[in-house]
Amino acid sequence: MPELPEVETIVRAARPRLLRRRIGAFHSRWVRQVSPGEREVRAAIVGATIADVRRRGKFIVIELERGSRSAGVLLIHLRMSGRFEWGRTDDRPDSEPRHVRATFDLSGGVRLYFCDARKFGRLRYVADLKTTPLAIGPEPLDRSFTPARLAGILRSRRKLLKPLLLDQAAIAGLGNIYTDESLFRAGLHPLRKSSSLTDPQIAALHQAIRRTLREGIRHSGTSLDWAYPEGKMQTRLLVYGRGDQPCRRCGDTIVVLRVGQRSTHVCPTCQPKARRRAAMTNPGT
DNA sequence: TTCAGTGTTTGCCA
DNA sequence: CTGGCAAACACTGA
Ligand SMILES: [Zn+2]
Repeated sequence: MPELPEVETIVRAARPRLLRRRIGAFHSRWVRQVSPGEREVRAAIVGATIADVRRRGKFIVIELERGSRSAGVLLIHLRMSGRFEWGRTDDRPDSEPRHVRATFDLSGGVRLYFCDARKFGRLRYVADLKTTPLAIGPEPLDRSFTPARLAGILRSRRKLLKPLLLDQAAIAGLGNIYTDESLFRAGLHPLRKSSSLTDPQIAALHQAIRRTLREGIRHSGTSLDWAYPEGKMQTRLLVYGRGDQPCRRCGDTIVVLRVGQRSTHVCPTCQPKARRRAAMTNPGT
């Protein structure tokens, strides 16, 4: 479910509720998803204080400390259906939300529920991110993510455009929705070879990625169902989920392809696969 | 009732 | 290296 804008929205909401709170208890019967294991995680985090809550790619990063010394990091990945729910430490068991996979009891009587219907989510404790770095690419909204940086990424690999943009090791945070939306806004076909783009096309893609992600954040992400209810971006999507509907730019019919097992939404006119003879006026927003 | 499809990632194979 | 495919799992809608 959640991509960069949704995770960013979740982090912004969670941060003020978590910051400076002490972890009093941790429970999870979620064996496959908790690393290194419930007992180990509990021993590592109970008694620690939450010093920071931030996002890196699609990861939620919770920095812990004891006293003023770092006490490691909790990494949470929501995958397809993970979400946060909030309650109180005296909640009755029958009032808990559905699909609870882990609970954190915090000072002030606050309880954080990690819920995840499909159980793809991951919760990992690492003592030090420096020795256990996240193997993911640059943040697309960072200042350092320049068109030249994107050009380096696109040209250093020989992959199709969409699979490359989805590759978290190349760029962190794009998922199926925002990749399709970015490619449409850049006027680029998802099956183009990443190394075939011209400089102007790379510039258009760079701008499209950043504008699309920022727009997603501004509208609190995309909500398609119960898995992520708080977004408003779904009404502004130009191609994702709009198969057989008219393109909002040119009126042609949006088609749905299958690329790397993912549904892929394309306007055949705005995103020509082959180079067009007629010059296209930059279709980017 | 059955089954394809879902916003993610990893691992295996050719 | 690259792409394709299966799988991890629960739920929804046709
Ligand atoms: Zn179009």
